Amino acid sequence: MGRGKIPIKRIENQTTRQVTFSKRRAGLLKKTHELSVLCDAQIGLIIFSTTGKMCQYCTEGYRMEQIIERYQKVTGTCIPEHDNREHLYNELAVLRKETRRLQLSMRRYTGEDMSSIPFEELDQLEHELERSVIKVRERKNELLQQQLDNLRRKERILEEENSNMYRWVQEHRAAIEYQQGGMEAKPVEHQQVVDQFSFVGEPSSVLQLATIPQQFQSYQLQLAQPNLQDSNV
Amino acid sequence: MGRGKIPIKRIENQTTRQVTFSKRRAGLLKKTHELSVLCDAQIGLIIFSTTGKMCQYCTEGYRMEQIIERYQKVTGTCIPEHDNREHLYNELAVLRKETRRLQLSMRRYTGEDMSSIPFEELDQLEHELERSVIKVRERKNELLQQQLDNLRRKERILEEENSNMYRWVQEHRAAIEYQQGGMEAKPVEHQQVVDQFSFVGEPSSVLQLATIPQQFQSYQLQLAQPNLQDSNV
DNA sequence: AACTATTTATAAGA
DNA sequence: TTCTTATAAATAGTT
Repeated sequence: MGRGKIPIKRIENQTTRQVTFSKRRAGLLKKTHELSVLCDAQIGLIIFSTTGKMCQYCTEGYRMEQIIERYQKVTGTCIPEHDNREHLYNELAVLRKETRRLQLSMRRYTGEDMSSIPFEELDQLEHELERSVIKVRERKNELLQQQLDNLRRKERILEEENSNMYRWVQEHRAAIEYQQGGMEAKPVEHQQVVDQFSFVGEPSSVLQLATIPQQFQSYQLQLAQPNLQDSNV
Repeated sequence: MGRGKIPIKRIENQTTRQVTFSKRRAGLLKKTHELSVLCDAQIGLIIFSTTGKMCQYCTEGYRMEQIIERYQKVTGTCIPEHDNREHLYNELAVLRKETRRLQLSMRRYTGEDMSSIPFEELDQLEHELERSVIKVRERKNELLQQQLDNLRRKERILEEENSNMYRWVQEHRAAIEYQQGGMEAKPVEHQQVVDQFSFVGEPSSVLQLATIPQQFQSYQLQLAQPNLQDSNV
């Protein structure tokens, strides 16, 4: 439209290009506005000229941000929502504060840098730590007690098994002696039976431990069963 | 342009409106594209129809996000910069993790919920807490020692003052007796001088405390000077 | 910027 | 929706 038809490709003459830009930009804005009004459409238009100048159209009653937001919601790309960002910053600040607080608490508890803590607080801290130590000790004792109970149970069971086997061996002595040929005739001793049935390994050491009094504090006891909580003997 | 002129206001007939929308939308897109190409402009166009359907134009070689980003950079509103956001989220995640870790550590140190801690760790924890208690006690003793030193210094100073005053009173006995008329003639005793010059209040109680042995553990001592660190006598 | 010959867009009708 | 077409609008080149 005009004195002649022009191909739709970049206009090389800079002056012509700039003039055309002005004219067509006005036309585009007008047409955009008309479409928006006539057809009740929500339109956002952003134009950057080659020189970097920006101009925009936005359907009346709306702001470009809203349209961009809606666009991003529809296309699913990076919802920038100003509120969201603010919320993020808030959360960051809160977390930073909390982390700082916890770090200080931990430093107190591990006894680092007490130069700024007044005496009363040190005193309180000492009590807190003592209470914690007591709690930890109680829990340790609880676990030890559980372990002892388990071991006692194991002991009883093994002793019973031993007795049974001893009786059985006594009863079948003749047959065994016959099978093994040169074996001695005197009665088989209790511990020997256990050895014979290869009960020496872990179970026997467990039996040893199980007889140790409750006050026993060696943590070796722990090695067999790291956390007795879950183990059922 | 068309068979007749229409006023630029919302088309009430829905069918007509939709038809016009389709036609004009196509026209707008075409004109937008032409402007973009002819004049080398960077253009973003977003259209939402009344029915909610979206359509867009974006200068070839660019993505709508870039244009929106440029728009927001120019207008100064909420720079969404994808990288920045990602960085924020990262920081949040790291902080959350750190906070969680610290919370758990604190819980351990305060002896809460030890049901999931295996025996070995409890044992280690006990030692850690004991070490902490020792550190705190050391610091307390340090403060107490400082306090004692200060009090001893104060004591020396006060005793010296007392002696001086005592000497002075002895020297000026005659004049004082003359001034006070019916006062007794016998030499004034040390403590009485102190009383007379009203040195009874805090200083004397300080003196009392200052003579208490180092092993003294009562925190009453503390009440006079909560944090000796900063106090210079 | 204004003018204007032409091209283009599109309203109404089919 | 799409096609047609009369007519309004846009605009290229000129002043």
